[in-house]
Amino acid sequence: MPKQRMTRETVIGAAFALARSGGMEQVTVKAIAQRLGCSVQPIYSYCKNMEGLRQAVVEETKRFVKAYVAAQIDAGDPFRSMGRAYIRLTQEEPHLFRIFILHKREGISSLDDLYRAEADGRIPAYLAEKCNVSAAQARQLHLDMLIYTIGIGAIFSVSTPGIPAEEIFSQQERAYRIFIKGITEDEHGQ
Amino acid sequence: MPKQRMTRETVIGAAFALARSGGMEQVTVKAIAQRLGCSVQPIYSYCKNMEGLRQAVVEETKRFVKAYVAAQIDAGDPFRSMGRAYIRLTQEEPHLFRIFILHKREGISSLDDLYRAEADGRIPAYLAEKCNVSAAQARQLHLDMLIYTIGIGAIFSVSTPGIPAEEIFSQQERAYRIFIKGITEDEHGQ
DNA sequence: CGAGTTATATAAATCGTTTATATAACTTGA
DNA sequence: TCAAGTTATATAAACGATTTATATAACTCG
Repeated sequence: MPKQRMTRETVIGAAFALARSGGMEQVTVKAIAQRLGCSVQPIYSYCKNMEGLRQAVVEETKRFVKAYVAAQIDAGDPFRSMGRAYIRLTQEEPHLFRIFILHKREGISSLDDLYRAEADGRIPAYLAEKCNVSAAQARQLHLDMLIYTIGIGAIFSVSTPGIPAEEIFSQQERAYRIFIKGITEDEHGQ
Repeated sequence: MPKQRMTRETVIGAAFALARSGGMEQVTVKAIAQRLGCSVQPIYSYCKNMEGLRQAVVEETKRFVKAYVAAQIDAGDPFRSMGRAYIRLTQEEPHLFRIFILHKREGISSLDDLYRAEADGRIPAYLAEKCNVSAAQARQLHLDMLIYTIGIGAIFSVSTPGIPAEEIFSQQERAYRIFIKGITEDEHGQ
């Protein structure tokens, strides 16, 4: 056989790069083959079809987002720094962000499932200590912030010419303060 | 000429129906032609190309969402009923909802632009009166609720097998209460 | 070193989009 | 009324992307 030049990683890497720079629409067999300087055959030997490959790009995107956010976590304030990381991601990687927020989430039948699937486990402990709330309240607070951040990120990622990141940050910061206050004072909630 | 059987409305209507039942991926010339029982030619005579047609479907979706939400507005509580309408929409029309939230929004350079583009003008007056807040605070409150609702709707629309609508409603209701409380008590915000 | 295997290329088949040409039915003006 | 022009549609061909079939080249193992 000819020397192996392609691997599953090479192929998915090229597909991911295309999605990153131009969205999932740019992920085509031909574009990948061109980028790799090969025929379409290696692509099909590492994935069943384009749908499978796009699914792999989604998985890669999830990993990317996770790593991107993790790298920006400030141990001193993981709660705020994580929220801000999502907003930065929206600005720096709008295509990946859109892929991320609208990817199919399997096995989610409750907000609790969603929380377990999406949230970083370190946050509730931090919040519980920092804001003097119960573990359950910290989870609730964290979930509210995730929802708000996804909402603002979704809007941000499709708005042109674009809202200044600073304006988004301050809106987010306002919401955080309100959520924190709401949680600590609201005896009826959760 | 043969009798005119197709119109721009017929074509876009068929495209919209396909998007509604299966998402934008289902909107293809062939599928539209098949659904209308005609060749592809009429489709191209009423739209320049598929991108234009898909854009028309997006516009139709925006109108649909607007009408859907408007029809469910309860004059007694427009704020909550609108929020709930979006959640119901997410559940009943997940494909349309996804098209709606990720459609390109042109000419948005601030949250204020966004607010003007998306929000129903009647809400702030209702909120200002009902909750005893200034017009600016009512706007802020409404914007927060829009963001939160888009966030929760985005998640809801891609989760399988799905989160019970009741759980989403109560989460939304909690957030509303917190936002209302936050706005009325927070002298520093806005 | 030859048989079998496998990574890749070439090319053909299929499907979606788009354009070109043909046909059918209407309008208009002589 | 009928020929010319126009237009709504159909047929079909061209193009591009996906997928499958076949061919070739280089490796492993006996």
